[in-house]
Amino acid sequence: MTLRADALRNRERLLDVARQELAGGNVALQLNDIARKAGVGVGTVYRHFPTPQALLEALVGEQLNQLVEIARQALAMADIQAAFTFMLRSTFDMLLCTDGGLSVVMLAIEDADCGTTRAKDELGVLTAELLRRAHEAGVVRRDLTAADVRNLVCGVEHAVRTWPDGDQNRSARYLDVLIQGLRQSG
Amino acid sequence: MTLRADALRNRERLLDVARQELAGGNVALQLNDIARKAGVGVGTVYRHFPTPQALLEALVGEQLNQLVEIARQALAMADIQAAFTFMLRSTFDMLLCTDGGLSVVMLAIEDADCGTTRAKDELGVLTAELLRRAHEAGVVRRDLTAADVRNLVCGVEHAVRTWPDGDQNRSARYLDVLIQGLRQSG
Amino acid sequence: MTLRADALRNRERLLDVARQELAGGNVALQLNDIARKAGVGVGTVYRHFPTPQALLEALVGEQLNQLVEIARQALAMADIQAAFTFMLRSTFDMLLCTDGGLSVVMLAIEDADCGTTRAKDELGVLTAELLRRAHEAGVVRRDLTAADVRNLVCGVEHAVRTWPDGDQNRSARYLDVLIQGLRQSG
Amino acid sequence: MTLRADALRNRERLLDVARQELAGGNVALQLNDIARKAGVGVGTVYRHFPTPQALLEALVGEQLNQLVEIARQALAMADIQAAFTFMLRSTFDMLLCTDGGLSVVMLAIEDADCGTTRAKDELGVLTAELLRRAHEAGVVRRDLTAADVRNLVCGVEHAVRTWPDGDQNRSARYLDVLIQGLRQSG
DNA sequence: TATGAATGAGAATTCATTCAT
DNA sequence: TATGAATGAATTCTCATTCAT
Repeated sequence: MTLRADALRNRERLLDVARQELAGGNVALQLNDIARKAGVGVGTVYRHFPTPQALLEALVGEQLNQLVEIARQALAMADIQAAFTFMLRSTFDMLLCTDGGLSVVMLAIEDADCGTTRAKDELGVLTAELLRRAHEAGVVRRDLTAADVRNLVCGVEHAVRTWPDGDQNRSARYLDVLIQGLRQSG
Repeated sequence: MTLRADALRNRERLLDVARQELAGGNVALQLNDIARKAGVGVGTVYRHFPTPQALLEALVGEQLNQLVEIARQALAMADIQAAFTFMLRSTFDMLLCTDGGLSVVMLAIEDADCGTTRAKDELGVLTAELLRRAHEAGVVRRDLTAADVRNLVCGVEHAVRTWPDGDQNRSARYLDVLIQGLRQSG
Repeated sequence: MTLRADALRNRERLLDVARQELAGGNVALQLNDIARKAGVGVGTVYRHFPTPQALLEALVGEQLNQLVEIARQALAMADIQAAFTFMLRSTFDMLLCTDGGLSVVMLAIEDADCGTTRAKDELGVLTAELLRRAHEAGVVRRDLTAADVRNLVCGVEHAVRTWPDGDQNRSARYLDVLIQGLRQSG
Repeated sequence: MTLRADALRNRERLLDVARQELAGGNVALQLNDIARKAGVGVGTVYRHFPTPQALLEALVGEQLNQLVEIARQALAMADIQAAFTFMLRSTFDMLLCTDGGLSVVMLAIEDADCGTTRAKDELGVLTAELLRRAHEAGVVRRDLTAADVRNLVCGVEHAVRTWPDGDQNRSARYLDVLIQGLRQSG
């Protein structure tokens, strides 16, 4: 079902404001606050997003779906090493560009929207398959599951985000550390 | 200044309760809540710990000081590789056994207690020196600062803590990944 | 003015849902809620029934008119004792079968629809006449007005409704108590 | 445990305001509203009375206990007819002087305070005993339980309260109707 | 005429902090 | 020094009503 023009406009505005909040370092989105900043009534926010979690998921749903797509592309690549790295880097970039929002959603036990659950599940399955091939090819440590990889990449993103400084290459270096750490040794 | 016997007893009880809160996954300590659970008045809590941050620092101050001591020991070790790993592992263990409390303190920009600031500064200096030697010896990536190492170990601890499962070896594996990732490649 | 077929259908559906609400013990009808449950837009509800009171009156208007008719029949009866009891019992049954809705309307100071006011007025006049004859015949206490009788029967119905249990004869017993209580003593 | 002087003062003021609300016909007490009218912070209200129901029970607890005491006195009376009437009249007066508050508490399925439950239970037991004797003596209809009597007296009080007019004898007349109605006929 | 999105007042509730006792 | 009552700002959430489509 398509939204009414003004409803859509409001929805977009709310997402914009929420994104700014996230960018400002505020992961705990407050619906009232967002309503005020977006210049709409509180009720409007609650109609669109019943809970902060729902808003967060709407905010990063796009990125989550892109990750699923990226996982599919990775699985289609011939070079499994390159594929795995591609997947990792893409995930890392997504996590960073959503200012921690995607990280919260990916690590949440419960989801507000079942579409989110579906995407997360699919991402998990695809990643597991990618990991299986990587294990077979001997390019990634065998003692790690798909969940481990997800946790670690979120952890490293956390490391980048908690200490914001001007160093532009820092995130790249941190990702490098992770990539090297995941490699099958010996 | 020494505390009166009952004041000391209260202080200890408060710290106990706060520790339990942390262990229960609640990093955002609520002073009122803690007062109630400790069976003391709110005023008493505020007298001892003016802010949640102060309580947190009191809670992990001991561990922070131990880390400083450990850093000193590490600097006294002949094998720099072993020393660095020893430092890293100790930090990681401390972070885990304080249920994220130490992590919050180590990453905080502002400290409540100047003793905390002093300890953190000293830890920074000692770690930097350790890192300098590690760089010289070529056992740790050259593009990382002491702050980077601290962030990364906190990030990996974050990865362990956000997805609690029964796997007992998980934290060991994650630390392994970090250690391998920090190694000077080539 | 006759309603369009679909408008009529909507109206009926709304009344049905409202009746279910009442039956469920919810006398405070919420127009939004009813719209949702009826599967129509809120605006539609407001068009048909500007206020909850209007909806309530529409819901029990039929019963109210029946009571007027019953009062007329009672006045046509020869045996005034039987007539009064007939009237009382009919009222009581109507109150019960509308789950308190009719009671609210009968006791309301202000009416939403002037048809309701007219019916209530007429009912009052007819009851007063019935009561006058009953007083003359010495079968009902002389110190009671038509309003008193109405209040008391509503009160007894309230007694039945507030404590719902399985006892099927309870309402009959309560009505008996009322009838006996209204009788001219001595 | 005794309350602090100011706490007690606040508590009394809150009860006063709540009583005025009831007297004004507002049985649905709103804690925020009461706080404002009493000139205290909202938190103070919530500390004293966690829910509107708790406030209501505090408001009429005294009367409820008096009813228990009255029931005991009634049981000590020799003339069971007089005793029953005394009990009924006392209950009715209490219901009226609490402006419907006591009625709500007496008919509530769930209580906020277990003291209320205890008092209600005891009142039920004592009334049942009183009723048993009245049945034996043949002065009250045999087909009524203690719960029935309570419901009916609440119902009649409802009849008095829903249609407030200047007639001072009305409540006395309504009570008379009830008393006569409850009498064992034949 | 029907729809349902938007509104926003306001009710309910929490909680960090202060301060009287 | 300890207590815990009081505060009231802030937040969450609901819902009756209006109005754009």
